[in-house]
Amino acid sequence: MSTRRFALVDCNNFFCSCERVFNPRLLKVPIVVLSNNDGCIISRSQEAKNLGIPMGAPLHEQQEVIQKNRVHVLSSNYTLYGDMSARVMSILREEVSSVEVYSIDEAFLELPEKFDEKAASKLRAKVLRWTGIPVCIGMGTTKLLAKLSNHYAKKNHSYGGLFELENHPFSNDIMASTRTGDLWGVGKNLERRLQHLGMTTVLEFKNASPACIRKELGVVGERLLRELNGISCMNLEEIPPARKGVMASRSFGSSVESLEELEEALANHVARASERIRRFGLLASHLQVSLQTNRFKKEEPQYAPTIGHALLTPTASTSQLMNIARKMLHSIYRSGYRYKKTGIFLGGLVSEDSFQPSLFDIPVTNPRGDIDKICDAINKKLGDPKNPLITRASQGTKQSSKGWKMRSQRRSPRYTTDWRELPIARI
DNA sequence: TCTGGGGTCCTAGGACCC
DNA sequence: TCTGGGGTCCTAGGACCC
Repeated sequence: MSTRRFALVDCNNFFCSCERVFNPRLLKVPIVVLSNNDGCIISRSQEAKNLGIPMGAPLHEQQEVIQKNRVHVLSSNYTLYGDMSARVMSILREEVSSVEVYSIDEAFLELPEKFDEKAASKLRAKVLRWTGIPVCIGMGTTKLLAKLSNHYAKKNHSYGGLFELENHPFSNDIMASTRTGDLWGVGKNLERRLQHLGMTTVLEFKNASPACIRKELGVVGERLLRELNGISCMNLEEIPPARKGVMASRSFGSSVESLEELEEALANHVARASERIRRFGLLASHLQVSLQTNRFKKEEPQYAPTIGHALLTPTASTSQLMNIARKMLHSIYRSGYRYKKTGIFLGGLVSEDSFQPSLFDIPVTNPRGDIDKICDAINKKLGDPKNPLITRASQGTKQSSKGWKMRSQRRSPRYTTDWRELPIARI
């Protein structure tokens, strides 16, 4: 049997690259893209990285370097990024039959035998030419090694965006100069525990005894070790496994104290979450409502309750879920706190075609279910995902909203998904 | 003033059963 | 005085990811 080979294709600075495709003024200058609520920096162009702006940093901590270097700051535009991602993925599928979409900007491929460096280089060029998005490709006999190779392809520009660690004559030297924390699946905690065992570099970890790692770090550690040694333990997941739960939450633009405003914000989250499960043909059998004060404001009293509720009969009805969620919110709400966030989690998801009805259910068709489906269809056709045309009164109106709506002050147009925001070419 | 959101997997521990 | 052991299922919380 021939050895399997994987590739990890990763879009470079994905959100920034998407912005640049439609706005050439952003080329060759430092740019950053912000998280929801314009809070943290979640994507940086190479020029911004070179300025030392760290990933995940709060925007307000970087104001000085941003102003001094005239860094362009953009709010996130997930509608655009989602569409660009779909374009990249469809090109990958044209070239390779086994594709696992791992995240919005990454995909694992299982490579055919004849797929060499030349083929990888061609693939890169095609994605760039057809979408405007630059990608790096890492290859290896396991997913972990492909991911690690990708890490080097991104860091070392002389590799030309391609790398295969196992083929490299100095692979041991390279691994000896890489911290274990750079490995996929090794976070702060595992890195510290490895350090306690006397291993700081990837090479030291690679040469560790499987029995020792199993004992000290459990199955998670052993799997990493084996993958690092070329024993494939992770398969390609071409068909995404069924979703376990759906969450919808947002920080508020500013603090909120009144129950009415919290209700309005939560109603919007319930609307989004229930629309999502309907889209997947799922019903929820339990839900969780959470509330949170601003954990960064140590001087303010903190309160962060979560409450769960099981449903006798699973549902995806927006109004039904809104009603229950509102009662749950009432039961955990306490006045006198300044709240920063509320959210809903829909769990115990089952398919609408095959769920276990309650013993005590009266089998009636739910007329509201039809209303939801009609609203979904209208919103899909005429609204945009962030701003649906039809909403419930409990979700408030543009005028009624006060503090809870999130900030998004520097969003670029939805170039590819909204007729009204198409780019305009002038001759 | 300002500090994201949405997931998965694993483990430990309690409840419960025989 | 003496008070089992092994299994499953569920949940909460931690760790990690992008």
